[in-house]
Amino acid sequence: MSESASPISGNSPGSGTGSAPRPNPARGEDGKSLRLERFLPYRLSILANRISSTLARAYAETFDLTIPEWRVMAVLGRFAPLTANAICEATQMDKVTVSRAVQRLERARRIERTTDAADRRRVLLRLSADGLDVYGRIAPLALDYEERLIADLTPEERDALVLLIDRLTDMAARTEI
Amino acid sequence: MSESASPISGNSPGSGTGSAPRPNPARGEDGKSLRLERFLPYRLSILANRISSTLARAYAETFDLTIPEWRVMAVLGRFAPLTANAICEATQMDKVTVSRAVQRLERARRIERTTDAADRRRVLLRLSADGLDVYGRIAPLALDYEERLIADLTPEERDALVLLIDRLTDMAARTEI
DNA sequence: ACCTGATAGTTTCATTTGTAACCAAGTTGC
DNA sequence: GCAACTTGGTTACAAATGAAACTATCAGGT
Repeated sequence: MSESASPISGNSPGSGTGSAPRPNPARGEDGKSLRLERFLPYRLSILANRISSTLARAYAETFDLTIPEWRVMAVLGRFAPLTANAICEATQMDKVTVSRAVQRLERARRIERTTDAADRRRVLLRLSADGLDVYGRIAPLALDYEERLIADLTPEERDALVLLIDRLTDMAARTEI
Repeated sequence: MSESASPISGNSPGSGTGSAPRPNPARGEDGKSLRLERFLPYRLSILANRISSTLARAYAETFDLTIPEWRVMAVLGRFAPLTANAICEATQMDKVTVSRAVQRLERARRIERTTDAADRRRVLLRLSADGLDVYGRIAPLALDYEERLIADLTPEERDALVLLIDRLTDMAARTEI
C-alpha cells in the first residue's frame, strides 16, 4: 500500500494530554503481532472495494447500472435464456439481489422475461436488443480496465495471481474461524 | 473457484420455449470475450466478501463486534491514543463509519475518549481495560484464521501474494475507467 | 383429486452504508 | 478583533442490503 507510508501519520505529537501514540505490540501467543495494514483479509477488502467502487461509479455514470445489474447483464450476455436461479449460481449473488436487479433491468427495457411454459414458476430472462447493445459497449470498457489494472504484471505474474485467487477462494470456502 | 464447475449448471435443457442457453461470444474489439467468472474485479470481490463475511460472523457472534469496530480496536490496540481522523487514515474507512464504530465501542465501554486539551475539536481515543482484553482475545483468532487461509501456500507464494496485492492496490488507486 | 413438502421468485422489514448537510472549534487575513 | 475559511467530528436522510416471511407452482404419495 502506498497511500500513507505509516498507517498513523497525521497526529499531533506531544499534545497537552501527554502520551504520544506508542506502538503497542500486543502479540499473539506465538509472538506474531496483528498489524491491520498487513492483515490479509483487510488488504483484500481494501483492494476489492477500491476496484469495485471505480467500476460502480463508471457503470452508474455512463449507463445508470449498478454492479448487480451489470453482473446479471454479463451472464445474460453470454448465456441466454437463463432463469433467475441460474443467474444466482452464475453470479454468486443471492436471490433477492438478483430479483431486484432483474426488476430494474426490465423496467429499463434492457432484458425481457418470459414465463417458462414447462414450469410456470420459472422466468426465462434474456437481454433485449437494447440490453445487448449496452452490453456490447460495457464489456470492452470493463476488459480494458482489467487489462490496465494488471498492465505491469508479467504473464507469469498474471498466471500466479489467478491461481492464488482461486486457491484462496477455495480455501476461504472451507475455512471456519 | 470450485463451487460450480460451470457457472451455468442447474438449468432445464430443452424447455417448452425451445432455445437452450447458447454461449454467446460477444467479443470485444480485440477478440477477448468477457467471462464474468474470469473477470478479475469479480473474482476479487467474491474472495474478499467471502473472507469478510466469515470474519464478520465470528466477530458478531463471539464479541458483538462489527468489522469497522474491530478495525478501530485493531489500530487502537497498537497505537494509542489516536484521533478519529488518524483512525480514518489508518483503516481507510470514511469518517462516518469511524464515528459510528467509535460510538458503539464507547457505549460498550471498550474504548475511552478524552477531548484533546490543546485542540478541543479533537477526541483522543484509546482502548479501555475491557477493550484491551477483548483485543487480546480476538487478535490471536484473527491471525490464526489468516494463517489457515494461506496454510497451503509456500513461503514464496505467500510473498508473491502480498506483493501482488500491494501492486494491484497501488494500480487500482491510479487507474480510472 | 388432495394433502404435504419442495422449489422459484417476490415482498417486507430492519439494519447498514454513504453523501451531504451540519455544528463547533481553530486559523488566517485584514 | 472579527469576518471568512478550514478542520474535526456528528447528524440526517436516502439508498442498498439481507434475513425471513410470503405467494405461486410443481412433484410425490395416498
